[in-house]
Amino acid sequence: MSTAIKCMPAMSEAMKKQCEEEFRRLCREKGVPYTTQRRAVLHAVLELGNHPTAEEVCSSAIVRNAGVSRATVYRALESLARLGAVIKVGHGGSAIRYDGRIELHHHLVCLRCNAITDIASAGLDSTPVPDTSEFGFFVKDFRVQLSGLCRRCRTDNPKLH
Amino acid sequence: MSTAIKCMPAMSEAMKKQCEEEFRRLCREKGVPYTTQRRAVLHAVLELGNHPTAEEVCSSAIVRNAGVSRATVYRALESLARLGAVIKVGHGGSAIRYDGRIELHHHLVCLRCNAITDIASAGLDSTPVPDTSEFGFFVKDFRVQLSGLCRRCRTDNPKLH
DNA sequence: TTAAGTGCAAAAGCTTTGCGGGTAG
DNA sequence: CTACCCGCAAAGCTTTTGCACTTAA
Repeated sequence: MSTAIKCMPAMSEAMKKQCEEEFRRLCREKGVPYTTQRRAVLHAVLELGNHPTAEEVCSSAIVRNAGVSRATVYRALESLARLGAVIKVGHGGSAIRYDGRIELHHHLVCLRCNAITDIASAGLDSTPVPDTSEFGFFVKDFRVQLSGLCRRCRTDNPKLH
Repeated sequence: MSTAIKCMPAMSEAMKKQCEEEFRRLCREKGVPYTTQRRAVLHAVLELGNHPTAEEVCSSAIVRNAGVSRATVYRALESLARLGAVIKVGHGGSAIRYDGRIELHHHLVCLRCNAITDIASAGLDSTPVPDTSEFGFFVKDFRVQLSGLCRRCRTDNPKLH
C-alpha cells in the first residue's frame, strides 16, 4: 500500500534560473517592484537550498555582498512568499523556514531536530484536493507533511520520548 | 475529482477526557513524570481549542490558576509534543501553535492571516503513506496542509499579492 | 532515594516597525 | 511624478537557559 518516493537532488542552475525568471514574471503580473534586493534574497534562498531561515539568508555571502539589510531580508522574504516565489515551511522550530522549490513536492519533518527533507512522490502528488468552497477557502497549494524521526535522531539517541 | 470535507466541531468533554487519559498512559509507557503542571498545560490546550500559541496557553485561566510559570509552559508543551499528546502545527506565523487533537486530520492554512482550520476528509485520510525506509526515516504521523486564502482575507482585501 | 521537573529572572533569538531618504514603474 | 521600497536602529515578541529548590516514581 506504500508508494515510492525519491529524494530530490539539489536544484540545477537551469532550475534556479527558471525560478528567477518566474519571479520576474510574477512581479510584472502583480505590479510588484522588481528590486535588486529582492533578487538577491531570492538568489540566496535558491543557493542555500536547504530551507534556510531568515537569519541564514541574512548571513549568506550573496546577501552580504549585495549590502542588503536585515529588515529588508525579512520584508523581501515576506513579499516573495506572498507572490508565490518562495514557500514558507511550517515545522516545529522557532524560526520560519523558506523553500525556493515551488514545484509540487512534500516534506519529511523530524520531530526531534526539525530537519526538513524534500521528497518527490507521484502517489502523494495525486492526492485528491478536496472541495473547500463551502468554507469560502481558496486553495493555492497543498503539501503532505510526514512527521517522524530522521535516521540521525534514531541512531544518536535510541531512547526517545 | 474533489472529495468532501467536513468542518470539525469543538471537542466534546468526553474526547478531552480521553486525551487526558491518553496522556497519562503515554507517561506511564515512556516513564515520563505525570506532573500537575503538565496536566494543567494539556488541559489548557484542550480547552482553548483553536491551536493556541505558547503565550496563549500561559495566559489561560487554567494555567494561571494552577500557578504554572512561563518557562514550565514552554517546557511542558515540548514534552507533550515529544510524547505525542499534542501536535506542533507549522504555518507561516512567528509563534509555534499547538493542537490537542491527535486523531488523524488535516489543516487549511491561510497565507495571509495564518489562521488554521481543522478539517476531516476521508479522501485525505486514505493518502497512501509512502515507504521512507530508504531514508532511515520513521514516519509517526502525516497531515495534509492546504494553503490558500480564507474567506475573511478574500473579502477584506480582494487585491492581494 | 534520585532522576527529573519547576520557578525565577535574565539572556538569547527572531521578527516587526517608524522614519527619512531613495528608486522602480 | 508617485507609490512603494530601503537602511538604520530600536522596540517587541517568542523561546531558551542556569541555578537552587521541589517532586513523582
